[in-house]
Parts: sequence; structure tokens; C-alpha cells
Amino acid sequence: MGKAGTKGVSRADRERQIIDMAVEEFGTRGYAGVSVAAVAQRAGISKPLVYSYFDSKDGLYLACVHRVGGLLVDAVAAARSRSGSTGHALDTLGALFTTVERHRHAWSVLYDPALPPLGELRDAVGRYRGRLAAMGAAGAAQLLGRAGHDDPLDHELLNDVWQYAVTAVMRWWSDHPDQSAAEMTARCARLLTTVGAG
Amino acid sequence: MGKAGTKGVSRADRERQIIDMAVEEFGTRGYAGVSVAAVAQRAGISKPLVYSYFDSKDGLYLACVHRVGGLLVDAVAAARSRSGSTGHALDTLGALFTTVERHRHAWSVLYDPALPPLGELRDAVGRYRGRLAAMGAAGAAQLLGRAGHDDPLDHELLNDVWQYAVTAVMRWWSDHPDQSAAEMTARCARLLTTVGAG
DNA sequence: AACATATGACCCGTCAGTAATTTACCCGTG
DNA sequence: CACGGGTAAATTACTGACGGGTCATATGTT
Repeated sequence: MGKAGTKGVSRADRERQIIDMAVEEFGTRGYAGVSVAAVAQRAGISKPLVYSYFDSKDGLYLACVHRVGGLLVDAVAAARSRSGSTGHALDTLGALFTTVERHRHAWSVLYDPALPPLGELRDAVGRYRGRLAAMGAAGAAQLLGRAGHDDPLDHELLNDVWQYAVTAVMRWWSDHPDQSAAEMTARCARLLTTVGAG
Repeated sequence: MGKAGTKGVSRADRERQIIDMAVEEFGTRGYAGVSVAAVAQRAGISKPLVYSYFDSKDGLYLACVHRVGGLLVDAVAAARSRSGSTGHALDTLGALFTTVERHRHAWSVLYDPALPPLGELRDAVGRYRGRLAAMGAAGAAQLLGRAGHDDPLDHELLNDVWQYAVTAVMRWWSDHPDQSAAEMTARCARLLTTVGAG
């Protein structure tokens, strides 16, 4: 069994398939907890093939980052342009839920706290996070501005908290696969109004 | 250099010293990112000594968990008993800030998302998180109850979000060492009222 | 002497990454 | 229509480094 040779799958298809598996693995076990061999096994192929397509573990993670980063940035941008400059946090969340319903680990890949602290990988992740943060920051600035607070560190912190809160929601969703995107949006709507009333 | 034999440090003192270093390492690099040798080097001793005192990497982490877990649980419990049953989230945060001002990585040790998923270590962490969550849950239940929401999943999710938000604040604080506990409390007061007004 | 404190050197499993090789498809030529 | 070579797809088997964990040994205190 397991003879060598082509299985009739084109490189592009294999790459997509590998990235799909890798996103799931990285999203659940984190960068450090995943071995390239495990990804390969899950994709039904061998480790060297992964290396021949992605060069390195970082290269593979980088491909995952670009996949999910593009997805998430586009989703948030679309939500913001849809709901105009008065965009509420809930619109952003709803857009995220619907776009990642079939890739629930996407967010965790981009917000893995245990990435290697230096290198191209971290830079790419930082860029995507930055773009998401910049869009979220608009909302935060509105909020703080209305309340008369203009300390830039307050903005920084509020942004961090927002991104971690989204991470929490996404992880909770991963642990509750029965929940649909619409249910999640409704749930978050309840929570937001509740917190706002406190 | 580096001769063997006692250096005049009692076992209890060494254990405390090792745990202090380990908490910092684990808190910043995460469980998977830390090698026992690195902790030993940072404490100025050798790896086998760590093993002779803590048996295993998990044993070492476990000791850290008990150290910071006790600290945090006591702090939150004290804050809650001080401010009565109407305890606001801000009181809890303030208590956390003052008690961990000298151990800012404490929270991250207890909330490392990349712990090995099974075993005694995870159980212990789970117990401390559970106790903290139970105390935070009282506040969440109040909030949701007032708003007429009683879906138990809403409670679950709100709790998760709260704990992640605290994690975000603690990590931000680690990255801004100049901030005092009092400043952090004031900052969070501003943010809480701002969000409440949105 | 006996015991706790401490160490350098080692073992072994795991994992990132590589080399050599094998199989299948495609396509031009006779 | 064979057929044969070039190339892409895939494998097995390996290496080297790193990290958890152990052993034998050495030193200071009582």
C-alpha cells in the first residue's frame, strides 16, 4: 500500500486541501501544538509533499494566515461599508459569524497568542490584525469621543479588549458547533444590550 | 565555576525562587514555549535541581498554578465580600490590579490557552478558573437577570467573554509596565462607563 | 559518616527539514 | 498507434536539533 506517484490531484487543489486541514489544526491546537506530519496525515498525504508546496512550517502557517486574514478583513470591511459610518459592533460580529460559519477556526489562527515572536510570520499576522483593529478602532473612537475621553492609551486598551472579546466568542462558538450564525448574532445582540444597560 | 554542593539556600527558598521565575516565563511565553532548562538558567541553577524539586514540567507548572490561583481567588473573594452583594465589575478589577501589581503574569499563567488538554494540570487550572468564574458569574447573572434574559448559554458566553476581556487587560498591562494599579483601575472605570453608555 | 544540595553528562522521543527514489501523466516523434 | 522521455506528484527513509527526564557523582553542613 501507499505507493508513490501522482493521485491525479493538481497542485492547486492539493494546496487548498492542505490549507483547509492546516487551518483546522492550527486553529484548535495552536501553532506550537501542531506538527506538520499531523497536518499531512489528516490530509491523507505525506509530510514531504507539504514541504515541497509550502517550504516550511512557517510557510504553511503563513498560507493559512493569508487565507483567513483575507476572509476576515473582507468580511469586516463589507459590513462597515454596508452599515455606513454609524456601524455598530453588532454589525461587525454578524458579518464575522456568517463569513466564518464554515471556517470557525479562522479567527483563532490569526489570534494565536503563542506564535514565534519574530519573523515574517508575525509581521503578516500583525498586518492583518492591524487592519482589523483599525476598522474596530473607528467604533471605539466614536464611543470614547462621545464620552469625552481622548487618552490614546484608552483607545489602545479598548481595542485590545474588543479583539480578545471577539476571540472569546469565536472560541465559545467552536465549542458549541450546534449554534448557527444567526443564533450567535442574536445571542450577542442580547449580551451587548444587557452590558450596555449595566 | 559552577561547582556542585549547597549554595546556602534552603529548599523552601529555592522553590519560591524557581516558581517566581517560572511564573514570569510561563506567563510571557506560554506553557509550550518554555523549556525547563530556560527556567533553571534564569534562576541561576541547573535543570536536574528543578526536577528534583518539582518532578516534571507539569509539576512545575502546577506549582505556579497553585501560587497564582490562590492569589487571584483570594483577591476576588476579598473584593466581593468588601463590596457586598452589589459588587460591581470594577471592584473586582481593582482588587486584581492591586494584588498582582508585582506579579503581572499571574493571570496569563492561569489562562494559557495552549495547555495540554488532559491531565492533573488541566484539572487544577480548571478548578481555579471555575472558582473565579463562579464569582464573576454572580455579577453576570445579576446583569442578565435584570434584563430578563435567562438562557443558560448566554450566561456561559458572557462569562467566557468577561474572562477573556480580563486577560486582554492583564496582557496590555504587562506590555505597559509604567502603569500603576491605580491608573489601571481609573482607566478601566472610564472604559466601563463609556461602554455602558454606548 | 550521613544527608541535603547541587551538577555535568547522558538517554531518548519528537519534530522540522532533506535526499533519493518511484510512479503516473502528457506529448512529441516514428 | 505504440513508445519513450520529460516533468509533476508522491513516497520511504533518513538527519540533526531540541527538549523532557534520569544517573552517577561531587560538595557543603551537621
